[in-house]
Amino acid sequence: MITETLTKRQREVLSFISEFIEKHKFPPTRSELSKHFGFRSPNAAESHLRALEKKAVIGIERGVSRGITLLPLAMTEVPGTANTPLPLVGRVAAGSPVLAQENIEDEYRVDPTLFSARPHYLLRVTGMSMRGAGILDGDLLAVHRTPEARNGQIVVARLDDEVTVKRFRQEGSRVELLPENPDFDPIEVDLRQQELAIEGLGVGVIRPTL
Amino acid sequence: MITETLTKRQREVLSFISEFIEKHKFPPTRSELSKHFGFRSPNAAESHLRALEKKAVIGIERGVSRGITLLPLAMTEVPGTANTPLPLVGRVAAGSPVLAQENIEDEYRVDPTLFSARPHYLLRVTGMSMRGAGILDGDLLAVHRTPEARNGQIVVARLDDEVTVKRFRQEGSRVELLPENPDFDPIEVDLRQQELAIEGLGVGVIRPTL
DNA sequence: CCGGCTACTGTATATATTTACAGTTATTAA
DNA sequence: TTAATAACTGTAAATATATACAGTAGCCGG
Repeated sequence: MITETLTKRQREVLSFISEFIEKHKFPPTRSELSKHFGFRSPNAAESHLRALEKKAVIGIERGVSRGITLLPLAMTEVPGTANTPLPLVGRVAAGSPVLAQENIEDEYRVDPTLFSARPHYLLRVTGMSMRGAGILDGDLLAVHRTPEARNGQIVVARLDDEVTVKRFRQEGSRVELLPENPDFDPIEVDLRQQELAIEGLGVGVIRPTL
Repeated sequence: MITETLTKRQREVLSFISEFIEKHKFPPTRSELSKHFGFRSPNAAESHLRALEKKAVIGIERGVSRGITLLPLAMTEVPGTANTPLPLVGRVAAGSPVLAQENIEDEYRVDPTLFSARPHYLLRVTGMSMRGAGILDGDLLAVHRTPEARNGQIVVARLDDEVTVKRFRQEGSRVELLPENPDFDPIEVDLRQQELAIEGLGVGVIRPTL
């Protein structure tokens, strides 16, 4: 078999190892495994480890205490270990999707649990129209990709091939995109006449320079 | 003394531990340390570990093999700690070092290349005194740990056991800590009369919620 | 029905690891 | 000068840990 699947129990063991490392910063011993699962024999843990080793999700260094290593394959089996980088979207070229390859400037690994909702990408903000919300020119807006927005949320909207960041307010078919800066005027959109696409919600800000 | 400095040798030991963990994914034993440094006695390693523990850069779990943990303070001492998470410092208890264990609320992995200088920790900002610089209440300030500041930089300063974030200006022995909000008054310090500690420089901002 | 796998119990042991105790030498701060 | 600290050597021992060997029981595909 090419894809060796883990049994339910093996996945439990793997999860425990992963969580143990997360918590203690070093891998568990056989007896710590046994204690957690209620094994009366350390050999129960040993054979589980051997099985996981054979299925290439962990590595075991022989004769070494706590010599357990999570191999890359383990990441696909136990959730929450994922750490995919966020693409940084710079100037969005007219007519291209925000996440089109040509708009991606860079990639950064940022802890997704940091923000109120999981961000899908970072958008470099240009202009000062959201200064009042503490979003300045050059800031990176963490964006959660969704087409739905509620009143008061900060959205990434696309209007006539232009991408802007504004506060969202809707009453029936009338949408207002509100800046947070008295020097700028609100944008009013009638959905019956003009097309408006919500690219996502702003869930956080990163300012790379002060 | 609040800032316990490491000796050259202790820094070497700490570096080795850090590199060992990076390479093996688990901490070294006393004899592995001894072998690397050429100690003929495991006790040489033991006493180094005790010293590092006393200086709060590592933790040692008693009676546990490989029970060494790198504490947040270690990151400021050993460079190139690429993928280590940044500690989040919340309310700083009076009289304790910013990076003391009791002040650490959480840890987040944030790409260090994102910011203008390498951040050592994140500090949760309270209050609106820096609103004009786009730093709002609840924001996380990415801080680069250094005691040196230049005019115009945003600093984390400690004054009378209080930690504040302000813009720095110095003329001789007279230091001004400037807020960026007309509702707040500048803080003036005469270095000959009052003690002022620069904990670090603000190198970026993360806003976890909008 | 057999062989191979999973999931254990139970015992035993070599060895890996921590850690205490007793010193030595050099450097630094009071 | 003295005391404290750093940086080790050397020995010993308790205990933490890995791991082999011998079983039991259930399940599955051929």
